[in-house]
Amino acid sequence: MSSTTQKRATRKSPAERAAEITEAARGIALEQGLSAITLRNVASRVGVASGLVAHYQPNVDALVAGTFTAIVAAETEEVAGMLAALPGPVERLAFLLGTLMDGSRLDVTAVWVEAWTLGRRNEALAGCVREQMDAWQAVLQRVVEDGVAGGHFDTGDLEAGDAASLAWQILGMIDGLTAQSLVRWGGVSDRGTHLARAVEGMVGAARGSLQVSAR
Amino acid sequence: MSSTTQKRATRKSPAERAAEITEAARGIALEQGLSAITLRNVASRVGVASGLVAHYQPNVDALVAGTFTAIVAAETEEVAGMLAALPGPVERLAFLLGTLMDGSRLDVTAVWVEAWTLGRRNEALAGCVREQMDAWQAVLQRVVEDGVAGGHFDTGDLEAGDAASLAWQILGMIDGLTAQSLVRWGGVSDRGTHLARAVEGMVGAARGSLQVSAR
DNA sequence: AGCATTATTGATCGTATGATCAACAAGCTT
DNA sequence: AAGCTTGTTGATCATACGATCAATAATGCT
Repeated sequence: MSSTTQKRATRKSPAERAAEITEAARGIALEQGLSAITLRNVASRVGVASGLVAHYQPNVDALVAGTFTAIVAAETEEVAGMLAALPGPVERLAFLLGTLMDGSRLDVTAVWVEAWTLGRRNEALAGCVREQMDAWQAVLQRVVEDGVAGGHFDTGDLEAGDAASLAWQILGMIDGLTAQSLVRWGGVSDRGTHLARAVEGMVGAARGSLQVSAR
Repeated sequence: MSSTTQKRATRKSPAERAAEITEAARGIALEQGLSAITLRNVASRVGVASGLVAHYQPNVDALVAGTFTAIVAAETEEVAGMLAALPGPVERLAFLLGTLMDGSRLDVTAVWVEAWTLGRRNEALAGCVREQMDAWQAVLQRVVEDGVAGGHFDTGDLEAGDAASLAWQILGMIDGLTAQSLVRWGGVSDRGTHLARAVEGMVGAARGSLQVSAR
């Protein structure tokens, strides 16, 4: 009938088509969640038959796992890049807390939380989740170690190697608070203030040093 | 054939049957997750036709929401009860941190995390989640307020009413750390130690006062 | 004992999912 | 231009889900 009705999708190179598919899956995950990634859903977003999506992916579980990694790894790298531009560990930690808590990445947070649950029934995804958690932890650990080495942080009587443990702890706190904001918006004033104070206590930084400056 | 083959389930009173169904749903949620609650799954666990489950519940979403509330409310009440038996706010806060982090309630934690995601597509569940979060927060807020009033905690320059905010914050931290332990077991040593130190920093308690004593 | 009530069944409908594969056609090579 | 490679289709299968409801049988009441 109308010219807009396209019977058959234009033939594209495998690389290009594969990119379209992973990009569509990414969009769906961010907008509707990882569990909304289905063969038909992705296919219709690309404008293609469902069979084609299956053709480019071994199975749906793999597509979900890959999409999770793509989304989360991009965020980690982006933040890590911004950290590198900052002068010292104190600024980096303060920036980290401020950025992750500002609510501008709720969609990514939702993906994280859903992945925790889905990993129970998707082994490939579970592995990716652990990988990405490790990546985040590594970034944080580096900052903590630098701070201790430079004398900005004081972990007191804690042994060496506790930087790893501390990094996990801080990461968990951030995760919990961002996940909370997924469900509960109001109620908490001064999110950043409290978290900063808590972390200051943990790493032995000067009170107020991790405070996010109002910009 | 065999005497074990029961054609028809023994007829029971509505109250009794309803209890069986909610109990079955509870077991499924704890063992396999909230999303494993289906009419057929619950029915087979009770040993009954799927239609009967539907007969006792308006719809599956409601059963899921109700099951979430039952599981989580029971935990809150149990912990609140134990808190009441403790002498003061410092002991209560220390106990709270210690108990929630000891890994003995991972199944309940999994239910929490899944509910955060499922609430996106189940409005009734979303409401229950908010309710139960409020209940937890109220318990924590009470402890914090008592501690401030008794001079055990010192929130410094923070205004009154920040006890609410502090309670939310501590709750979020606990949630995140327990959720983390759902996926990642190793890696963190001294979970309790770090958390205790963080919270001590937040509420202005004496260092070590919230430390969980090795029992 | 007979009857009315109601707990219980299980088949059925509509929908959605992942996976598979023979058939088709677009584009490249010869 | 002919032929071959391969990207693409869409129908199909097996499975699972929530929901519905007429039929059935057990219980309690008269």
